[in-house]
Amino acid sequence: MSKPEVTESGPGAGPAPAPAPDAGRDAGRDAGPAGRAGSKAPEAPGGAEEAGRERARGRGGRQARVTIADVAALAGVSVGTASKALNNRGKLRQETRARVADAARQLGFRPNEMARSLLSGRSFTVGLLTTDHVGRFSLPVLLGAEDALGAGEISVFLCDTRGDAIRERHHLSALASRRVDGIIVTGRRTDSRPPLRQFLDVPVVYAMAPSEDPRDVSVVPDEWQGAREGVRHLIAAGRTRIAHITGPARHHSAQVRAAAFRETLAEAGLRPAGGEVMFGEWNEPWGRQAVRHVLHAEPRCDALFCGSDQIARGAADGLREMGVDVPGDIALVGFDNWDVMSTACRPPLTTVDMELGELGRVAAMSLLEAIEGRARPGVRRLPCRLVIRDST
Amino acid sequence: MSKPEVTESGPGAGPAPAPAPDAGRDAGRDAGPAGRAGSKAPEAPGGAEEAGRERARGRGGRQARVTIADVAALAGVSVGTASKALNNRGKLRQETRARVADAARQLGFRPNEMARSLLSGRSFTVGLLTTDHVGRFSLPVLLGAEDALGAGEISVFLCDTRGDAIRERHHLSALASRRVDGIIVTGRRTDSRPPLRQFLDVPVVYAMAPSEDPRDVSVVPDEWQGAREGVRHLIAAGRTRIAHITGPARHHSAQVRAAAFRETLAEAGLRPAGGEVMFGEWNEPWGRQAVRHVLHAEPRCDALFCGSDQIARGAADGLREMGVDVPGDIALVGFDNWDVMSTACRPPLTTVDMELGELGRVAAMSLLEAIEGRARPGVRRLPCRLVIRDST
DNA sequence: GCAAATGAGGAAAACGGTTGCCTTCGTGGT
DNA sequence: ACCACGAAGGCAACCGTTTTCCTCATTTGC
Repeated sequence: MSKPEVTESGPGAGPAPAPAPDAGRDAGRDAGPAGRAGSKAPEAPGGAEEAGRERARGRGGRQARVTIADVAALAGVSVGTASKALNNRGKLRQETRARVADAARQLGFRPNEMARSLLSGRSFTVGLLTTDHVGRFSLPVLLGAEDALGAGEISVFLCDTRGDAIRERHHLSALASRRVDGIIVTGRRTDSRPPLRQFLDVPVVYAMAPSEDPRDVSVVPDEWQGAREGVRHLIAAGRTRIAHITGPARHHSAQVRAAAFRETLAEAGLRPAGGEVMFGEWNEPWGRQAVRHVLHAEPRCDALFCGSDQIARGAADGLREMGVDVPGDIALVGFDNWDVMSTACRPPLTTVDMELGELGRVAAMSLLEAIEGRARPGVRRLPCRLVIRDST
Repeated sequence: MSKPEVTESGPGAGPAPAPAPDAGRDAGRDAGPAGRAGSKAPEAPGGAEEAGRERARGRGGRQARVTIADVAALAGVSVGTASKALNNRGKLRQETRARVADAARQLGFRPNEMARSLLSGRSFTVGLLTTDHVGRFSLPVLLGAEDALGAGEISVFLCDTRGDAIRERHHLSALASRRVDGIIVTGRRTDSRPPLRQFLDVPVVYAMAPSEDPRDVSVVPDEWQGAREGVRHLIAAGRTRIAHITGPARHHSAQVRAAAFRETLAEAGLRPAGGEVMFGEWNEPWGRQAVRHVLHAEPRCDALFCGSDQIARGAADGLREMGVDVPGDIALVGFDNWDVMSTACRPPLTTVDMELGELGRVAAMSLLEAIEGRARPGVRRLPCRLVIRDST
């Protein structure tokens, strides 16, 4: 398991402002600009927040947690009463509530969420399952969901399957055992995926990659609308010979964006420059390569709509090297608003943002609805947003 | 909360191979290359796995979960016996164990993890807390940790604080309520950070960003060794006039790497080309800009050691545009092995990989040790690995 | 033939909370 | 003096599982 050979350094080898015996190395290592040295905090007193905590730690590393019984004892009431006091339930004197609250604060009491889940039947927990692996697209969705759920006092189990079916079963099994209230499934592509069904009987929401079963709840970016906005933006800028360079034809995203591209052009009475959409890869080399083909097939081309920011960046590099000015000669629109590409591009890219964080949030809300029994099945498409920068 | 205006589409608007009434749009939308149509699965029978599940779902969306009592009843034994049978404990006839196992399988029984946690005092759950926000550096660490923990039947709570102290307290409070067995703290930078202490009394392991308190357990990449390997590689290739372009001097990473750079050169009797290390930003424009300064200060410079792949890529672009050949005239080494930069760079970058996934795994292992009371405090440095590509 | 050992399984306590019901007490009305 | 009633808080059941202790019944040993 622990195959790597590691270099160790005990507590003694920590930040030591004085030159250590094996000087060179450690001196260089921790040469921070501002010397935050080892003896910075003079054994900080910790203050009042440590009060009443002494009983909380037993011997042997396993600490005795403080329970409501402890609180009740300290307040001089029964556990039932303590519970009512803490939850503002039942009929209690105000003075009693205060006494219990005091005791709880003094002991640093936090109710055991598992115990109350046992009773309530709800765990206030959901699973975030990402097929493929957590990547550029699924991550913002996960974070958006985590944010929305966290605000509702719901904790989130992270499950990365890495596209492995075994791992997926394993995670689903674990989630079932933990009695999650629901599951959000996400992936890196927008192709629809087979539903989970087989395992659980908890609500499931599919984000990004919709379920093949239309009775499931899915939330996806409206790539069609996004692509449309990008193309319209080019048309509005007066461009008339527009080409489309995009990813592999087998990808749903490439197909949808291409279809939107064609239709939007047709509506304006235009035809794709270079004849047809150019399917290829989602990377920069393809962008660089494709741009040559396009200019060869249609030298008067005045705009490129690219299926991704990586392609667009490759295209921008290719154009620059060919001496073509962006946006002077050719305007450029990308897709994804992946900052690393779109802002590092020269010039910075106008691009379509799928608002994946918002997507995650909406998925989370939908899951909450479903958990409350108010699921509205179907595919919900969230609008994309055009971000205008210097390439158009 | 739900501010975005969304476009909806009910179940009816799902994949429809026949041209829908509002043809244009939907036709384009779901025009997948291979028509996975709506009526693909003929109400798939679901097979035996659904057997005995009928009792599992009550009315009103809240399903009655199957408990060990159900299993016991079906097997004709007491719950205690059922438990023993399922856990291979106690003295039971083989036939009885089999009967119980059968019943469990038939009902699709999975023990309620919360109930057993209540008893065992361990939740088999840990928190993954990321300060700053989940990004390029913290993500691989998180995933590595999740992987290692998942193998040990431990589930992981994802907590993103976004650098917000309020959110951090909130998450820590939630983790405490859920009685996690431990916490892994990670961040995007390698500067040391104040310890959590104040809140919990569970083991904590700091990954990537070490705790300021040397009595804590921290796991970090050995940037010093990594930088050394990168520089040595250049020296071994016969380069003698090597410059170092890196990020802001206030970053620990920049300082450590620069110190390693200087020392490694000195050991070989060399001096930094251009006189001093060039501190700047972690981005491409800085790489492009710095490379001009370097060549101005030291025209005979024959190698660049860059503090990040982004800087290196900027440098590569700058050099190409100046007509300098890489690696012919100048060799280039980056840092991070961030594929998007290092493989898209022209030429592909030789770079230092911090093996963050492994870092996460080791952090997870260390946490497990700590949970078992065998914590070994101090900072543990894991080796980086030099990845050789075409830029050297 | 009887005690002891063993095998198989049941009953109940425990984990940490919540909640419905009950008891006790004090007060006011008649 | 008696009844009713409301306030305050205790008691115990319950959630789902594990584990300890206990009870039978059947062997085994002598």
